[in-house]
Amino acid sequence: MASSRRLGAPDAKNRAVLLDATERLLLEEGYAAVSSRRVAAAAGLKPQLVHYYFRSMDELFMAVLQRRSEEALRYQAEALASPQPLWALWEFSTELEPSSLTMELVGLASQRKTIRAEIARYADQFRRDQLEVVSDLVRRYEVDTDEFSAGALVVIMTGVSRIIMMEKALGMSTGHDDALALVERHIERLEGPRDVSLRPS
Amino acid sequence: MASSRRLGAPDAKNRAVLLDATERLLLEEGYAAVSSRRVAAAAGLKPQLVHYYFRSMDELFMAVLQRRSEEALRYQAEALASPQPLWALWEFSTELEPSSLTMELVGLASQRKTIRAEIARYADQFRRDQLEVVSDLVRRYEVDTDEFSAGALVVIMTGVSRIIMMEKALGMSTGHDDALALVERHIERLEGPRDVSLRPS
DNA sequence: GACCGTGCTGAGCGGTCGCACAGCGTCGAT
DNA sequence: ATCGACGCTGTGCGACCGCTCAGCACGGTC
Repeated sequence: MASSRRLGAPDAKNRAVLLDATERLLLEEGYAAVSSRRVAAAAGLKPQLVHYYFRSMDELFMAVLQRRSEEALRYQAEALASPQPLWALWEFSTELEPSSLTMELVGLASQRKTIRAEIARYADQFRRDQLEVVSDLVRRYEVDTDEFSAGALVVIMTGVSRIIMMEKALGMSTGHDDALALVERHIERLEGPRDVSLRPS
Repeated sequence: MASSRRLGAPDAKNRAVLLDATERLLLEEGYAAVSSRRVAAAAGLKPQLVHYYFRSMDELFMAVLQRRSEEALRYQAEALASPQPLWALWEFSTELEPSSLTMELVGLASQRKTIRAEIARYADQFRRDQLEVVSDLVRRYEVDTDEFSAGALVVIMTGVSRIIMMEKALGMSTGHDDALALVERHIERLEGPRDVSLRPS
């Protein structure tokens, strides 16, 4: 029995404004600071509007998650289509803002199971897309896949960058430059030096 | 001016019971599910007791953080004193429960700055202790430190395991075995095969 | 001019939260 | 016998939470 409450249109302007405000709040104050009243305040709108456009807070979070994930999937696909996919993937995964937002949503996931399921779905999609390209790549680069399998490469590349982001958020930095350099040396060995002229907008 | 409210003794039995209950709640339901009333319920005690032993929720979380961190620091020191410090550190950092608790506290840190500062302090201490031992170790093992610096080793070893924990918590597993095997191959190259008889209790 | 879809809002309900405070009973020291 | 320290609790305040509902304003259609 879905509630029959009247909801706002998906393409209404203020719906997007609310989504933007939610993202800002997530980034600046963390997910526990996100309430309907706070989102509305950050958007300069009345609190009831949140419930007018979203049946529940869960639905609001899901909308943020979906909007951002779909965009990031397209962005990652572009990166993977580059002539230097490993470098592009590396730069993609070391971007600060998207990965901070991801971390907040992962935090949310620990309490809201609908969100957890959706995050897992997207995370798997990201990894599948990465693996598809990198599997071909290790063959093309004639990598010793007993030593560096596509799976290991992908997990370690994206993992190291994410961990370093998290530590930086706490104010840590020891060992980061060394770890980044190590990964980059390996990428360079496989793919040659990064051609900066290839960097996407 | 600190409030002059009368507080319970630090060694009172029920204070520890409350700390235990808080840890359980953090692990099982995530930090946003931890409130004074819930902690008390989980401990089988009255809610006011929480405020009797802890001036604020922040102080409660700090107490949990400190108790666990001090214990983990001692545990890590033991690991680092092993004849196979890399293996021991690796096993230490792949333990599920402590690192889940850590993740919850890190989540908390994004909102409570006193907690963030304290977490950062402990995290730095962990890393310093690791670096001290591993710096000597790479010299002893005659590692090419241009390729594998102590800092990079430590960041990547502890980072990869933590990332894999987080992904597992979401239900992901692709690439994990490969990544773990890659790290373990490198450890084995440096330190020989893990001597299981050395494993601590 | 009637009707309807749509954006929006004032008012409010039932709930949980952190935290405070005054005071109870018990027990060991004086 | 008195007293203070200590463990504990009944009561309650003010804030914020998610969410609902009835209804207003307005523009387009018939």
